[in-house]
Parts: sequence; C-alpha cells; structure tokens
Amino acid sequence: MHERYDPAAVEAQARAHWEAADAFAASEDPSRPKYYCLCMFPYPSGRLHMGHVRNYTIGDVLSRFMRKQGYNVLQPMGWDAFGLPAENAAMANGVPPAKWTYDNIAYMKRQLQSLGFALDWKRELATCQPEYYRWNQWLFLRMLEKGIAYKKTGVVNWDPVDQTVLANEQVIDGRGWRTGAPVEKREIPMYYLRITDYSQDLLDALDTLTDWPERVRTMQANWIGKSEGVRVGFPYELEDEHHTLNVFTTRADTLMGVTFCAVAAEHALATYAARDNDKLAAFIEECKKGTAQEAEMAVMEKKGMPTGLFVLHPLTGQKIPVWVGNYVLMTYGEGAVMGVPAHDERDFEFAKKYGLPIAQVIAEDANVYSTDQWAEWYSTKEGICINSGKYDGLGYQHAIDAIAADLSALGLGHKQVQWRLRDWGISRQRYWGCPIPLIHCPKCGDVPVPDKDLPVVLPEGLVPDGSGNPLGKLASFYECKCPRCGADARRETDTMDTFVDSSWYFMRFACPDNANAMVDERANYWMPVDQYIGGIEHAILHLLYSRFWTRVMNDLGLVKEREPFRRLLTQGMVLNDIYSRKTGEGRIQYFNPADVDVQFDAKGTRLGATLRADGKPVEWEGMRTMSKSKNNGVDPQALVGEYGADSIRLFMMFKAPPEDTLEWSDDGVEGASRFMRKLWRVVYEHVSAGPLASSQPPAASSLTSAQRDLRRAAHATLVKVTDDLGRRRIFNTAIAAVMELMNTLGKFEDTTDQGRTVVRETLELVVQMLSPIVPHATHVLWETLGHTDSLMDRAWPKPDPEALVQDSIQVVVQVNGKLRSHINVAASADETQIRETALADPVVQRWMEGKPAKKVIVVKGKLVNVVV
RNA sequence: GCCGGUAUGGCGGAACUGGUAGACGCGACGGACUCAAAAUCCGUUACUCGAAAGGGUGUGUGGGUUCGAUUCCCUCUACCGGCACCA
Repeated sequence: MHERYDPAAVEAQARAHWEAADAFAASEDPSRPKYYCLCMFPYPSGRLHMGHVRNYTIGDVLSRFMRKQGYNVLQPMGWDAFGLPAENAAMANGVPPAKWTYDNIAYMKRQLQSLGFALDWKRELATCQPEYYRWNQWLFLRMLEKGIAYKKTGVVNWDPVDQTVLANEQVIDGRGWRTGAPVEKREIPMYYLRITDYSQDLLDALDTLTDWPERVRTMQANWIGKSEGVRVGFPYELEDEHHTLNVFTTRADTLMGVTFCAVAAEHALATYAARDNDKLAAFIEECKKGTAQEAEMAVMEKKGMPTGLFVLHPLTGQKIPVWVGNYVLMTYGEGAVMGVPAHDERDFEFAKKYGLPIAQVIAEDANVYSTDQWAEWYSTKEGICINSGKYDGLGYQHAIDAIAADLSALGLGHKQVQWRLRDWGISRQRYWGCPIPLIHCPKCGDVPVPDKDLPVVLPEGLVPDGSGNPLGKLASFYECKCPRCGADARRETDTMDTFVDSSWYFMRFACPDNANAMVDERANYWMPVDQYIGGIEHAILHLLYSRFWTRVMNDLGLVKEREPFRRLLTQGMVLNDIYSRKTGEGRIQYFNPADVDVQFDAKGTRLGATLRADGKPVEWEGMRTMSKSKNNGVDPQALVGEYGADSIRLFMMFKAPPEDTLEWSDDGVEGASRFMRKLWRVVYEHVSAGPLASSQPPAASSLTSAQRDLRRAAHATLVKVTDDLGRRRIFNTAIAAVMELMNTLGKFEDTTDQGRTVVRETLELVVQMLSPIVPHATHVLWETLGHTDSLMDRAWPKPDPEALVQDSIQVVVQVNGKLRSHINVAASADETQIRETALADPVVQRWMEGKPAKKVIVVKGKLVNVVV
C-alpha cells in the first residue's frame, strides 16, 4: 500500500478486478430476489454533463447497496439516440446524424466506464439501431390493427421560408430560429395513439404507485385532468336545419348567467360565419397564425369578434350571440365555451372589453356584487343561485343536478366527464427518427408495411439542411410498391416522436439480443423496474407515455406487468455560478466559473469576482442549470482526471439530498478529495503500525469506557447509514454520519492492542459503509485491511446490539417551552423518575421561581417540558 | 396564466413521526509544523447584550393551531420545474 492516496492507480486496480471477474453481468436467477435499478438513459449529446453523473451515481449507489443486501441486481445502460440535436449538429458541421451519434456514444461510454458504474454493458442498446426500432414499428402496426393508432390532422409550427415544420424550441418569440420569419400554424395529417382510452386506468393506478413522489402523482393526475361537468347544447337554425352548439362546463349552476358563447377559430361555426365576412375571416386567420403552445396561449391578450350568429339559451330560449375567441382551444371539449362573465374571471375580462352584458346569478352571504371590478368570491362554489328562476336558492351541486336533469329532459345536455389529456400525436416531419411503417397507395390508401418487411430501415448517410425532411427528397426511400396491389406507391416519410423510443426501452434491456420478438420471458423476470431514477422534468410526459405503452403491451399479452416503475426517485438539477460582463456593443459575454476568482471579506461574505486572465471584475448573476449558453458547465472528465471518480461521486452524493437542486462548487470537490486522502491515511497508519496480537474481538466487559464509546459510535453510525441508504434513500446524511465517526476516531488515542482492535473494527465498518459510494478506494482499502474476498460481494454488515447499549441518557428540560437545563437519567428510567429528576434540578427550580408546575410533559428519552 | 415544488448562518445543507435549530462540509479568521510554501493538524465561527456567569432574538412575509412549530393550517412574496414537436 502506498502512503499517498493515488486515485488514478487505485481506480485502475479496482476496475481491473471487476473487469476480470465480469462483476456487473446480470443473469436471471429465480432463486434470489431480483432488483432492477434503472437510470433514465442519456441522449448522446457528445459528453456527459454533471446531471448525468449525478443521476448515475445515485443509481450506482443504490445498485451496489442492494447487491450487498443479497439481491440479484440488474443495472443496464443504453442510448436515447434519435432526436433533434443530431440534425442540428449535422447542419452545423455537415456530418450525418448517424456518424455524430455513434461517435458520441463511443466517447460517452468511455466516460461512464471511467466513473466506475456497475453497469451490465452486455445489454447496451441504442434506439437508433434497426434491431431496436423495428419493434417500435411492429407495435405501431399492432396498435393500428387494434384501432389504438389512427390518423387525423394536427397543428404544427410552420416556417414559411424554410418550408419546414419547427419544434417548439425552434420557435423564438413567434419566429423561426434560423430564418426569423413569423411562424404559422398549419394543419397536416398525423398519426395519433389513443392514450385517452386509458385515461381512467392511468388515473386510478396512480393510487397504487405509493413509492412515487407525491408531487409526480399529483402532476400526472392534473395532467390527465378528469373533470365532471355538464354538456350543454345551445340550439340554432342554419339554412333551415336544426343544430346545437355543444359546450362543456363544470359550472352548469351558472347556466342562467350565460350572455355569450365563444368558439375556437377552427370551429365549423366560425368558418361558416366568415364566408361573407372579410373582417371575421381576417381575424380567424390571425388566430390561426398565433402560437400553438399552451403557455403562450395562457398569457396572451384575450381577443374576440362577433360572428353575427346567435344560438338559443337551452332553458330560456333567449338569443345568445356567438363570438370567435382566440383563447378557445379546439383541442379541449368541442371547441366552444359558454360565457358567464359574472362568475368566470376570463369571461369577465372579455365582457368588459367588448361591452357584453354581465348577469349575476350566484350570491354569497353579505358580499355585494359589482360589475366594476372582479373579486375572488365571484367564482365561488359556496354560494346560492339567484336570478335563475326555478333554480333560485339552490347550492352548487343541487343546481347542477337540477339543471342537468332539465337539460336531459329537453334532449339538450347531460352530465359528462371531460378529460384534459389528449391523444398522443407521434408523427414528426424529421429525418433522425424511427420511420413510421406505412405506405400510401393511390388506390388502397394507407397500407401497413407487412411484418416480414420490417424494419423499415432509416438510411443513415443523409445530412439535413434545415429545409424539410431529407427523406422526402430521397426517391430511393419513398418510392415503393403497394404491398396490397403492387401499384407504385409512396412510403411515409414522417418519423416517430422520440418519446416512443423511450416508452419501452426498459423492457428491452431484459432481452436486447432477441431478434425474433420484442420482449420475451426474461422481461417478466426483471420487470417491473424496482427503482427508476431520473430528472423531475420527466415527471409527466415520459413517465405517462411509458405507463401507457406498457399497458398496451400488457393488453397484447406481451408482458405481465401493467405498471413499469415500482419506485421512482426524481433527482434535482445541477447548477453552477454564472459570471458575465457587458461588452462595448451592449452584448453579454459569459465566463466559465473555473476562470474566475471570488473575493470574500473577513466574515466570508462574497464581495465580488474577477476574471483571472485580466484581474478585472465580472458580474455574478446567480446560479442556474449548467448550459453552453451561460458558459457555466463543468467537464466531468477533467475532474475525474484531477481528483479521481471516487471524489466526484462522494461530492455529488454529499452536497445535497438527491431530490434537491445541487449547486456545483470546486471547493466542495476539494473537500471530498480531502476526506478521501484522510481516510486513506488513517487506514495506512493503522496498518503500518503492525498486525494485531489477536484477531478475536475483546470481551465487552474488558473494554475501557473510551473503547466502549467508540464501538457504540461505530455501530450507531452503521444503524443510521443503513437506514439512510435503505429506507430514506438520502445519502448526504449518511456520508455526514461517517465523517462524524471519522472525527470521533481521530480523537481516540488508545494505542494498546485492545484499543487498536476497536479501531480496526471501526475502520472496517467505515470502509464497508462507504463502499457503494466510493467503490474503487474502498475495494483497495478492504484488501489493505487484510481481506481476500471482494468487497463488492460481501454482505452488508450488521450492527452489534451489545455495542449499542447505553447506561444513561441525556434529557433536555424546558420551562415554559424554553430550553433551560440538561439532566442525566438511567436508560431504564420510567416517566415518573424522569419527571422527578427534572423537577429536582436546581436550574429548573430557579426558572420555576417557586411557582407550582401546572403541567409536565415528558417525552421519553428526549425531553421534559415544565409549564408553570 | 395553469399545475407542481422550494425558501434555515457568509455558503451548501442537518434536524426522519410536532420535542435541544444550525450535525456534516465549504468559506473565513487565529494558531502549530516549515527557511518558505504546499499538504496536514488544532481552535473559533447565527445575530445580539455582557468582563464573565448568563440572558435576549432567530428557520422568506404576516397570521393561526399547540405545553411546544423549521415541521401542521391559512395569507402574501421571491425563485425553480412542466405545459403536449428539447430530451
């Protein structure tokens, strides 16, 4: 053993051992409980970023810990390899997305390996491989057969200059990112998956996901958005035919307060009214050009225009004007809403703006209604109906019941459940994705590619130029024969949403080598994923799509599981400081924190920062997620080279709890490295002081009190660390506890043989407790301590109950809730004894000032509160 | 805008089930070792009154429940994540 801790040498030694033993390969073993630990697979963007390192460290710590608990652990890794960045890189560098992607994968794989993750690389997969995505295509065809997949038009962002569809992130302030041209909405045919058929199932099953974070379940439930309300039909006549304008409302109790209806720009009624109304037609065009993003819709100015058409109130027969509103969503309900300005804030604003009448129909207690200004209580559900004829005096639910019943009798409405969840549009007008296996035949229509012709292979050499999908220009791809009639036909050139790729990869990891089936029995062995770990940003879409896809596979009899992820951990983001300077031209230049020196005052308060290169000040803009644009990224590889993987792992796990954001700090890494060196040195000094006289632990009765204290500290730490890693899944506190134990050990100066035996026991526990977090160094230290077995496979240690026994414990005493004194009582003391000891304490008596105790609260083993 | 979350010393965080607020680490300050530096080690470090003993205040804001609130409830503020074509 070397005196100095040399991470590069230590890590190479440990890795060589694991590699020789093929230590991370997992195989199905029905005799042991399985544990499938999965981290969200990365997009191969080029280099690992710190978010990846954090994610995979958490997964690795849990995997290694569970392995030591006796589980048969699977921890695989793969690549979410299709997607937009590869096309952007291709445009920037002229390199085909395939080459860029595969190069990135090769580099990032080496990075992952250098961090010592216990990954089974034999199961590696990339979603851009035909062997993988053929099963996307195969399942899509099964969905078509079952009617789960279908075709309808959808709205996309259209760049009129580049003649191409843009992703939301390519639209900046309503303009195309490359051309700067105002983006238009355009309707095109697309394929959709009927996730809405599963709404109730996806919602109900959230209750079974008890090991998911509550907030993720809440977000999913809100996303699915079940709302129970009433469908109301407003009758009207058009060209001598009877029609009804149908709206959905959760506030049918306010039906008598309707003063207008509003329809979406795409609604048939709007189209009809615009035929001989140029102004309206222009307004509708304007609405259609606007954003398709919900977030922008919500903050934009509410605008409307009357259609000149009227519908009849279903209960009163009153004429109600119909407006077109830019805030009405064609995709929710039936693209029309009823306007009750008196009791809906949005309608209120709309009515004020356009001078529409406001009719109060709900009253609450003594509150006075004024049409001058909106007040919170106007939208209350606690009030009663007024100005509503026969419904006057009814409360929210009774009014809805009565009105729904009357509407039903008239055939103009009924109670209805409405969902916010929309079907999943999977068509993307992009090159670097999984081809949708369809052929468009002029005679037969849309014909599925026969299973025997799968996969439809994506040609790999193309380089997109930003003007549409290159597949649409590649005759050798799109020219084909109709599989049904043999006529000349055109292959579909849209590819699938990359969320399809990531909706089932976790099942393929069980059997990545099966060329004949999507999944096999091995998926039933490993599924469900016991622990899934990934960013909170995936809380809704990826997780919901995966839950849906797994259900479809279950319905098709492909897998036994219906819920893919038993337990979920959503890790927080990794942030770093942002430093900038305004340049002469009013632009902002960003500097990497590694190139900046920070100045502190005598108290340690941050005073300012200067750029190391020129010594001049730079502005601190706070902390944000690491990104290229803010130049605040940290390269994991450079750090591994400087400090070793173990120090990086230790820092990441120590700095913050896994679910919180993590603020990067170079000093923190330095601190972690310092701890590693200290651990190394302490073991080195212990071992070089010579072998112990006896390998037997000393009898408890012969221990000195200092020896007993150290043993108790060591075993109490083991109890805490076991609980933190196993039950709480919180690592920073576990590491802090081990650090504390090391501090205690540092103060233990007993060099007798018996004292050194206790030191040895403590060090062995420390090495074992840290082994999931810093596996390389502990692997070598374990050998140094004289062991020949591989630490990775050694069972997790068990605390010695005898070491934990305490004779007396300290109890705090409060007087009137304020901490005043400490008392020592026997560990076996009962409540009465504790109370009497507390009341007899001179400090307590002084604070009681001779007054009698009104009440004495005793919390056993902790606290006494005397109330006078 | 809607949905979800977060807020504790100079900083990251701890306090797990309502029971000693600030564990552990970073930074800062003082000291030891050294020709010197690095490394290492020791000590101090929420604010405040006090020579000390000891006291007071304090967990984003304002209120509430309780013997007792960082923890539970309500209000407000600031920041972060998602909003369906970034992954």
